[in-house]
Amino acid sequence: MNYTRRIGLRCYSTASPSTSHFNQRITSLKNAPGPTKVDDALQLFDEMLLRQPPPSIFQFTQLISVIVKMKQYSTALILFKQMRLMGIPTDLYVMNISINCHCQLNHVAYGFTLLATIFKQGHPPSLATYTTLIHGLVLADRVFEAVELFKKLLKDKLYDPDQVMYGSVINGLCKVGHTSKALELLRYMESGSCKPDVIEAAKMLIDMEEQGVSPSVATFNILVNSFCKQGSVKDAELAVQAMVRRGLNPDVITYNALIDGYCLRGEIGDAEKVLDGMVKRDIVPNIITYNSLINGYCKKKQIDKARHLFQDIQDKGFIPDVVTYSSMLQGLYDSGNPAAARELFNEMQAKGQTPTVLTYGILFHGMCKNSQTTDALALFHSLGSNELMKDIVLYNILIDGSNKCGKPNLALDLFDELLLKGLKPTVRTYTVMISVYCQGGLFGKANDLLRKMEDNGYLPDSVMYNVIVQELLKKSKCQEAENFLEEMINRGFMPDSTTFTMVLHLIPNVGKESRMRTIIQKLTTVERKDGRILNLTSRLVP
DNA sequence: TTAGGGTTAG
Repeated sequence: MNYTRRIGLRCYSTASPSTSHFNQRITSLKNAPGPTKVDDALQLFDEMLLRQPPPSIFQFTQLISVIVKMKQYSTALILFKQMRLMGIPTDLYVMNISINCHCQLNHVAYGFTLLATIFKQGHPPSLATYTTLIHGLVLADRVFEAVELFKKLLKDKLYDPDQVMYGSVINGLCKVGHTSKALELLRYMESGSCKPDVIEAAKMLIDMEEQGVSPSVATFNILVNSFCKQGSVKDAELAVQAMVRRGLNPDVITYNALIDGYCLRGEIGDAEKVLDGMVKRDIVPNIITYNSLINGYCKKKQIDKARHLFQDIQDKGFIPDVVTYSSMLQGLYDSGNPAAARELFNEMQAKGQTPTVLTYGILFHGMCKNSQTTDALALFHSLGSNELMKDIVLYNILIDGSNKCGKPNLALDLFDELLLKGLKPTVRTYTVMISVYCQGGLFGKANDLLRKMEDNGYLPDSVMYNVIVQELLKKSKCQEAENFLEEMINRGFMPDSTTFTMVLHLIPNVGKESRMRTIIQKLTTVERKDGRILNLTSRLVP
């Protein structure tokens, strides 16, 4: 009996020829760069599935992880299903990876269904299960629920959150702009979450020794990125200093965040300095680093510098991706070179980079701005049944372009077309259409559309109000303009500088009654802390 | 080291 068991164990733990064969192929797949990677993985999966006895669940999971890393989430889920159908058992790893795939596909609900399955099978979920779900909720813009789930886990004290879970929650808080709450959580995390309720002398010593969970580079990167996105690169630099003080080394993602932050502010010189700094510290820039810089140059109208860098990185062996090309396209159109842009667009396709909706958005916008609206429309319609034809943003761009080039009828046609396709107009769509109607003097139609929009559950935003007021003022419809102006202010929107200037010109000299003046005065009058009333436009409005 | 968090373009 003992002997048999020992033999059995031995057979099991020694790798069979086929096992090591699969191990080798999985390892080489992991490091393979090639475009056939997914196909090769699928081929290997089929072979493994047919092998008798089947390879271990460990090998299957390893292989499917390769697919997941390539963001082929639906494929990964299909493979798991095939495994189940072939009777290969499922474990918590498989469940967690599946939950992650559902979350990445924006199906958090399925993720929670799998959580229920884990419970039903009688196994406790792991910390990773919950982290995945929290991250899924954040991805689905359900940050409030993510935070609630996190709080519940803290309260139940079944798990001690780790770096990764804290990171996910901090990421969620940053995403909705609650950077200060995120910082608070970071400090809480460092202080150590579990405070003792009862003190003894010995335990107190242990507690004093006890550290909280230390934030990792990834956690700091979330904060660095968040500060950069909201424009405060100085705070981001402080966060970097804080991470260095804790002995963490900024990585390429940290530097990329800073570079992008400076580029967004148009401070290219500082971005270049960061690049120099990272190279000096032996951190190798990647395509994302260069994309930010190219985008920065384009935004600053330094198209020559952008072109130079574009060429330079290719000489270094980098392959421009769809983001690189899109930025370059934008730069070329903005610098009034539609011919070069079009050439580059053809080049990117020839080199196997597939344009995305964003690329087409840049392309169509650029074409419209360079008096090629008809060409843009032709290209758009040549996309045929492509999914991109169903993107409302592209319609918004093309409708706006048609209107601006003096072809309101094309704009109307496009609007009908998108409704026929069952696409849902956005506030932006309505805004453009309302300005089409207003410019044509069709204020009744504009009003109808506005009402229809509100019936559909959308409220006008600041842009829409400004457009309406400006159009009304252009057509000397002062009474209506005043109504809308009052409404927008009551809803907490401010007139933009164009609207403001137009309104100021219409205010009569002192002495004459003016509703417009009353509105503007109310808007620009603030009560100071000492109770004094201050009018911000006292020099402009008599 | 078979699972979970961080980077780029309208």
